Amino acid sequence: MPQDGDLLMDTSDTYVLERQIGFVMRRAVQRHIAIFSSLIPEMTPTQFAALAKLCELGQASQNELGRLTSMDVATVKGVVDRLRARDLVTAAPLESDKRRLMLTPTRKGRALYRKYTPQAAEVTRQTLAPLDDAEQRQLLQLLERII
Amino acid sequence: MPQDGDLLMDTSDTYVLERQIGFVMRRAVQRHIAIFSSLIPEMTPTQFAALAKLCELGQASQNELGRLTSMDVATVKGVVDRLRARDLVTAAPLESDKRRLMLTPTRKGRALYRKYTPQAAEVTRQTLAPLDDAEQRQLLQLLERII
DNA sequence: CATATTTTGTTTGTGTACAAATAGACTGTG
DNA sequence: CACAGTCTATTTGTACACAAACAAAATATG
Repeated sequence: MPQDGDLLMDTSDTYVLERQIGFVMRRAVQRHIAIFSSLIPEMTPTQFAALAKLCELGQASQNELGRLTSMDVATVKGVVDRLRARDLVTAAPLESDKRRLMLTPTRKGRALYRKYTPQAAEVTRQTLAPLDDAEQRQLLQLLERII
Repeated sequence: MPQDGDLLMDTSDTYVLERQIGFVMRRAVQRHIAIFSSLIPEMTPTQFAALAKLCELGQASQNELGRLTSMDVATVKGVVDRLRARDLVTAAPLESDKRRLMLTPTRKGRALYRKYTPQAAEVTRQTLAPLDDAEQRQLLQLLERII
C-alpha cells in the first residue's frame, strides 16, 4: 500500500538556485541599485540612507546612526568618512561622553538631502513599478516580516 | 467644504527611510546572509551559487557562469578565483575559442555541493520561516516580478 | 581577404559588508 | 575608590559588486 512519503517524495525537489529567496533578493537589490544610481548618480543608496536618517534626527552619534540604518560599526565609519570628505556631515566628539562621535549634517548636506528626496521616492516607485498598489504594499509587508 | 485633497494630503508623506523598498530589501538580505553563514560557514552565498550552477551544468565558461548567476565579469572572476584556490573548480582555456575560460567543478567541489545542498535549502526555509506557505510563494513571485 | 565590431577575460579603483582585534572612555559593583 | 565589564570607535583583512579601461580572440561585413 502506497504511503504519504511515496507521493510527496519529489516535493523536497532538487535544489534550484533560481527559486532560492537569497538569489532572488540579490537580483532584486541589483535592479534597485541600478535604478537608484541612474536617478541619483551623486551618491550611493547607503550614503543617502545615512544622510537621510541624520537629517531626520538633526544629529546622532556614529554608533546610533549605524544602528538606525542597519550598518555595522566598520561599515558606518566608511560611509560617514565619505560623507565628511564631501562636507555633507560634520563630526565632533561629544563633551559629555568622549567615546561618542556626534554627527551633524551640514547645510550642504541638508540641501542635498532635500534636493534628492523626490528622486529617492521615485527610485522606490520605479523599482516597484511592475506591481500594482496592493501588491506593492504586500511585498513591503512580507519583506518586513522576514527581517 | 472639505475636499478629498485635504484628507489625503499626507498620503504623499515625507520620505520615510524604513518604508523604502531598497532599505527593507537590504535588511532582509542581511538577515538571509547571517542565516546562510550560520548554516554554511565554509563558503559564501555567492560562492555556493556559482558552485551550484556549475554542478548543475557540469561545465560552463566564466562569462556564461556570470550571466547565469547574475554576477558581472569582475565579480565572477573573483568568486571563481577563490573557488579555484580551494580546488573546488578547475579552469582551462577552450581549444575552439581561446577567449573562453571553461570551468569544471572538481570531485571535491561536487562533493561539497552535494554535502551542503540540504543546508542551502534549509537556509531558504529559515529565512522564510515567519511566513506561511502561501505567503512564501507570494513573496517569491512578487520579487521575481520586480527583477 | 582585410578590417571594424563584438565577445571574453583581466586589471584597477571605489564602495558596501562583516568578523575580529584593539584602545579608550564610561558604568556598576564590591 | 578600584576594577571588571560594557560601550564606542578604529583598524585590518576578506569578500562581493560595479564602472571603466584594456588586450586578445573571434566574428561580421564590405
